[in-house]
Order: sequence, then C-alpha cells, then structure tokens
Amino acid sequence: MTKSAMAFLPSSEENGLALDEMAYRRLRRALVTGTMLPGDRLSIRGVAAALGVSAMPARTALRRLAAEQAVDLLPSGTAVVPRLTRAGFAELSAIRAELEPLAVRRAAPHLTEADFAALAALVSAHDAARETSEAEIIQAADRDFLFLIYRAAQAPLLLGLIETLWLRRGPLFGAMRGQRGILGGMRHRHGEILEALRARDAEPAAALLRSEIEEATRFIQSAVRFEGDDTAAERLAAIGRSGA
Amino acid sequence: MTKSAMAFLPSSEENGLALDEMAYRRLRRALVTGTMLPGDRLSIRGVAAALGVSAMPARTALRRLAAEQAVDLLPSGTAVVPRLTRAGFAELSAIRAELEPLAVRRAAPHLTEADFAALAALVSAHDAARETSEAEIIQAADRDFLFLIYRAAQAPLLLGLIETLWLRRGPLFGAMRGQRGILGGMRHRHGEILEALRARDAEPAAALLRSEIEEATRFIQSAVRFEGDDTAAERLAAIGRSGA
DNA sequence: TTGGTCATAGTGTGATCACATTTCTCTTGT
DNA sequence: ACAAGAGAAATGTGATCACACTATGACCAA
Repeated sequence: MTKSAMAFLPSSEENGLALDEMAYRRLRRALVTGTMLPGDRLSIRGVAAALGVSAMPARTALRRLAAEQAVDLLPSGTAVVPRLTRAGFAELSAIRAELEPLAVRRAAPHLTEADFAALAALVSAHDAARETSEAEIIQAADRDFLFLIYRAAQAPLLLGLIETLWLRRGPLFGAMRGQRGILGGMRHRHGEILEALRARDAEPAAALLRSEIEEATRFIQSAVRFEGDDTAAERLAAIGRSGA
Repeated sequence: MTKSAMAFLPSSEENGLALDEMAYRRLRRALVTGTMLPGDRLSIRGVAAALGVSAMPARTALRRLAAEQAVDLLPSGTAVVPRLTRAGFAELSAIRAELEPLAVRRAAPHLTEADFAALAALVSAHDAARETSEAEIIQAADRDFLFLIYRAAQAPLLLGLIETLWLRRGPLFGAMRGQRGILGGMRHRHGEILEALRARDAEPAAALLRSEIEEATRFIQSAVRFEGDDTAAERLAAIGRSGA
C-alpha cells in the first residue's frame, strides 16, 4: 500500500456504524474526493491497519467497492484505484450524458420551493468559489447542486448508478487537481438549469445538463493528459511500428 | 431460507474457480433465470449449506450481489430477493431505454460478419422457440442476441451497468413465468435491428431497440400484477385514508 | 381464545489463524 | 553493469469461533 493510500480523513461522526460500513464510507470518500491517486494499491491488511480494524471489515469494504467498479481488482485479488484512460473517460461521460438528464427529467415535477432555494444558494456558492479558484469547494458545490436534483427524482436505482459513475470519476479529478487553472476552462449551466426547472420545463433542463456534460467532456479531453497517453508501453509500441 | 432458495443448479464446470466466485456465479445465475422468487430470504449460513461451502464465501458472494443491487439487504443484514414494484419496474425500464440504445450505437462500427451471422442465428432461434412457447428458450435467445451486441460495444463500464439492470430484472421474469401466454404478447424487433446494424445505421438501430424496450414495458405494465399492487399494507393504508 | 412474556435457535459481525500464492528484494553469476 | 534466480515478506482465501442481536414459537395468565 502506498503512502497516499494511508491518508484517510479523521473519523467523523460514524461511531454507531458497523465497522465494515465505516471502512466502506471512508474508502469511498477518499475515492470521490480524489485523495487516492490512480494506480494506488489497496491491500486488505494495509487498509485494515490504516483504519485500525481487523482484516475482515477491510475485505468486505474493498470487495463492495470492487463490485461497484469503484476499484479494480488485480488477478491476485489486490484492489487498485482505477487508471482512467481517454477511452474510459469518454465512455463514462457518454453514460453520464444519458443517465443524468434522465434524472433531471424525473426530478422536475417533484422539486419543492425549498429545493429551489437550496439550489439557488448552491449556484451562488459555486460562483463565489470560482472567483477564488478553490477547486475542492467548486467541485463540492457542483456535486451538491446536481445530487440534490438527482435525489428528488425519487429513483433509487438510477441514483445508485449515477453515484457509481461519480465514484469512478473521482480519482481522475484528484489527478487533474494538480494541473492549475483546469477548472477555469469549464463553464457550467446550473443557473439556466435552475430556471428551467423552476418553470417545470423538464425537457429543456435535461437538454441543458446534457450539453454541460458534453462540453465539459470535450474540454477535459482536450486539456488533460490521461493515463496511458504516450506511456512507456505506448512509446515502445511506437518504436516497434517505426523501427521494424 | 426458503425451500425455493435451495434450488441451485447442479455444478457446471466451475471447478478451478475460487469458492466465492463459484458461490457468486451460482447465486447470480439463480437470480437472472428466475429460480429465486421475489421475497426469498438468503441467509449466509443457509446459502453456505446449500452450496456446500463455509460461511465466508457465501457472505462475500451475497455482499457482492447486494453492492450490485441484485439483492436487497434487510436492516438485520439478511439478503432478500428484491420485490420489483410497478414504479421500480418503470424506473428500471427507463434506464434500460437510455443505456441499451447507447450500447447499440457504440457497437455498430465494431460488429463483424461473424457477429452478424451469430445474430441472425439467434433471431431464428428466437422465432422457432416462439412457435412452441418455450419461455426459457425465448428469453435466452433474446438475451444472447442483445448481449452479443452489447459486448461488441467494447465498453466495459456500460456493459457492467446493463448487466446490473438485467440482474435486477431477473426475479420479476421468474415470477411472470407463472402467467401463461405473457410472452405471446411481446413483439421484438431484433430482425429490423439486425438489418440496420448490417447497414451500419447506428442511430436507427438504437431507436428501434428503444422502441422495443418501451413497448415491452408498456405491455408488461398493463398485463402483469406487480408486487405491492393491492397488497395487505396497501389495503391497510386505504383503510386509514377512508376510515379516519 | 387471546395477549404477552420468555427461552431458544438462528443470524450477521468481526477477530484470528493456517495455508497457498503472489510479489518484492537481494544476491549471485555472467 | 545487467539479468536471473532464490529466499523472504506480504497478500488473498477460507475456516472457525465468540459475541450480540433478532425473530420464532412455546407457554402461561387473563
């Protein structure tokens, strides 16, 4: 287990929970927030030691994350934080572009005035954080805005799938955070989406979110170096092609 | 654990596998084929005994299925085969109607002549089975046709999500099998889809599949009694509303 | 007969251990 | 200096056990 994998957040108020739930939540949080870097190995005993529990809850939590595709499993059974390739990112985005607008469509009739107020506050929070380029805050406001809507869709299966996708996307964003100014290039349309939802125009709201996802995807595809882009193996293959 | 839950298929050629993989596959197979009925309880020790293994692999397999939402977990931690409600089925179908056409779209450029031949054979197999109303065979041909395409999409994440959906849908189909003639009411458009794919017309193929899913959903919604339709709890609530 | 109480069997959790396998490292030979 | 091999450390699997909790059913009182 690598050093970075050891960096778990200090225990929150998760005391009444079963140990394996606790382990699962900590690992999950570390994954979505980008604390874990792609390629990090997570061994059962290593996680157990870092969390101060025995191997059993660590194993359960790791296997659960693997079932959700939030981590990959080496042939040996060791868990590893997924390396998102360019193709993998494209696939992930394409799925998001189908499912998240669906959630928006279903949420539209259910949103209350209180929801709208909370959403408006999150749009402001996002804009404020944008001024100061605080990556974590921006991403958190972004996430909260969208998931407030997704939860309102009252579609537990759909919500679970979307969470899976975000879980998978987490490590990439952690890796991206190193590149300064990346977030500055991304526009969001949360304000327009909120307006459409207020008018109960489900279809335009869904279309706006779809555009937002697609635009952000295009931007990231052009601005970010991905795992596997021009790696040692890649260069080796290139030598083979040109030199043979 | 109920009697029906004990009915696992006799061991196939799964001998070299790890015990927990074996347990997982057997349970999964029992789930998708509808061997398990909605509401069946699956206790760790019960599954372990039925499979002739210790509790550990049974627990691992059950928790993995729970993570995939293929089974639900009672507050006590006991696994139970999900009861699909009318709303749940609608949600499941809506998600399928987004994701499966996406897979078709992505598969179109990758399908080979050999794939087309196999698909044509599966269409024939389906039609033949239809004549004799063999539910299991029809459903198998259906499934194989679609998943051959989905696999060709070369999108592992998407494929995993679609498998999750089918896993969740399995028990419902098992319960439906009791109602005679249900399958007769469903049309499929696999022939047309195959034609469109042969012409590399990705978009029409995707649209056809979407229609097929939506039509089948409408038919099932109208023809099938769902869990929770007019159940004891439902009637109790009705009493509360009218009598208070 | 009905209602509540209590004991017993069953359940999930989690710790610990033995075993086989994988993975790393250090040494050795070329 | 580099590659290969042997030994050691680490790892996943799975069995077993103790513990706490839940539900099931029997039993007794009203």
